[in-house]
Amino acid sequence: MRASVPISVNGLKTACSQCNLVELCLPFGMSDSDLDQLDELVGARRKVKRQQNLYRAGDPFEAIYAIRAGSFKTDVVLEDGRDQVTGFQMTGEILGLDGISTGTHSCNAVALEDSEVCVISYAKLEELSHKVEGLQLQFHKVMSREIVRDHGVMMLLGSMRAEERLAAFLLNMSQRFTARGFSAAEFHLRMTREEIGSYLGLKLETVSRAFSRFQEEGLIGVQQKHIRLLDTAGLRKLIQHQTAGGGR
Amino acid sequence: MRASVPISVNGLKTACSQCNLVELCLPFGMSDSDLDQLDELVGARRKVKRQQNLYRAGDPFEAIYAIRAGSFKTDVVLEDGRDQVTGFQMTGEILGLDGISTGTHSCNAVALEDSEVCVISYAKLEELSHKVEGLQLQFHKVMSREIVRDHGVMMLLGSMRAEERLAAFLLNMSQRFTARGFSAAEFHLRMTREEIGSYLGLKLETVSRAFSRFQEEGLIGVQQKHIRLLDTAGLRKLIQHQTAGGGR
DNA sequence: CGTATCCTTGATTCGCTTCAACATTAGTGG
DNA sequence: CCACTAATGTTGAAGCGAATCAAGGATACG
Repeated sequence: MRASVPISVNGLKTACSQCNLVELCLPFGMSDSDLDQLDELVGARRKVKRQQNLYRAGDPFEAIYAIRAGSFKTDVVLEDGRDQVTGFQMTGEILGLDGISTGTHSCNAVALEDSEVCVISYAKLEELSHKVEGLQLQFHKVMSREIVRDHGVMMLLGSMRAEERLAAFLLNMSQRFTARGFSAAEFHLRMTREEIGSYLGLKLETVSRAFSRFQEEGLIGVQQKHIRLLDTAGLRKLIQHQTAGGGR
Repeated sequence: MRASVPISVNGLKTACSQCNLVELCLPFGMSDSDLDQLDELVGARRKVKRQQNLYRAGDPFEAIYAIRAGSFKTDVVLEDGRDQVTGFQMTGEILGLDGISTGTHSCNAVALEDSEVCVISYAKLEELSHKVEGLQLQFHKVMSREIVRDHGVMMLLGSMRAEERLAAFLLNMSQRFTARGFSAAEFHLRMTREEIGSYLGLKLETVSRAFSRFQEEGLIGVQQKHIRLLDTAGLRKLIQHQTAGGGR
């Protein structure tokens, strides 16, 4: 089957069918023959250096991006200069979905380390979605997952206290590192305390204090950006077990 | 063109092509011939009484819903009972997108008043999206818009103070009422102070106090759920002009 | 090796929550 | 129609958690 489809496999081109991130990325759940077609879709790769923007709010929307290597943050900026980190993205995750709505990106995407993305032309994606069975569904799932994730962040920002937020953040990071084959208990954060704080709706000092407190209590080990989770059950309990029994 | 397509226009069935909400809803931007096809998609209407659930977290995902009349809230619930309103939806807006991701709804949708929705089978939507040019794009835009909206709420919850949040909420409601042909300056809120508070990450008392304060300052008139915006410019300034010059 | 960035910790302030009492409205049944 | 009750909204006083202000220390980077 696959051999019968004559695709020029350019060594420089990204091949989804060859990519080891397939299970985390857009192609997940697609058949082999679908995957071959997908290879056509993903045009170029693009390297983004640390601190550089992949795109900015206001940029015309042309493509979405799959992270091949590295990590990013996205943030929105208010007119008065206040900004809010809306998410941290890791390998296999999709960036740029915000642009579809108006044809213009509504947030900034900044690399947290030297990174590389696959550029997926949205026009081509639209076209291919009409043809390829599994692609449309998977793309919808990716968008829906983003919506569900955002709801989780709203819950976090709206109903949790500082230490609960940080615990939830750490458990989430751990889970995502695990999904990528890294240790669940030990990892390196690529973002600063200030960025974590912005994401969690806290000041950087509060984040720092919460880290220190977790360490005192033996829940985690902290050495700057290097984190060891020593008691994940304890962290989990911290989230559920708020002040005193019952609702908010 | 339209006459050549033999569609049985059942009086009881919803016809998107006839619906006066088209401009706010999924069919927006589609051609007349596309619209005729869409009429097939929208199966039944469903009435939902005040306080009743359209769906609950955990329900299997089968359809998305377009609000024909009335309004809803969506909320997510934590294991310990804390809950967070993630949004308020009005006529023409789409509910249920959260379910695509896992095939199971991740939040509750509750009618704020006696309401009616158009039930759109997701399986059929997927199928029709392959065929109908404009439908896929419009659906993607609806999902993307939801993501952008969620980012706005994150900004609100993460970086704004109580009165800024309420001002932003009121201006947003005003704008949405306007888009539906209602007065921009005078409207009736369907949700309680507690629900507003949950959405804005505040306690109901704080919401009530902020309402009172706005009234004292002549920004709005409040009579329970009936709101009059007297100084929208003032409300807008309140959002941008935080404590003292410069970013956070 | 020097400098800018990032992180930690303490003292104080401030905004929101909590607790509490009361007012108002809406809904119910006699 | 009105009395009764539950739900919702308002307002005050006190407490608490996170922000702010401030200083010093560790780390990464050129």
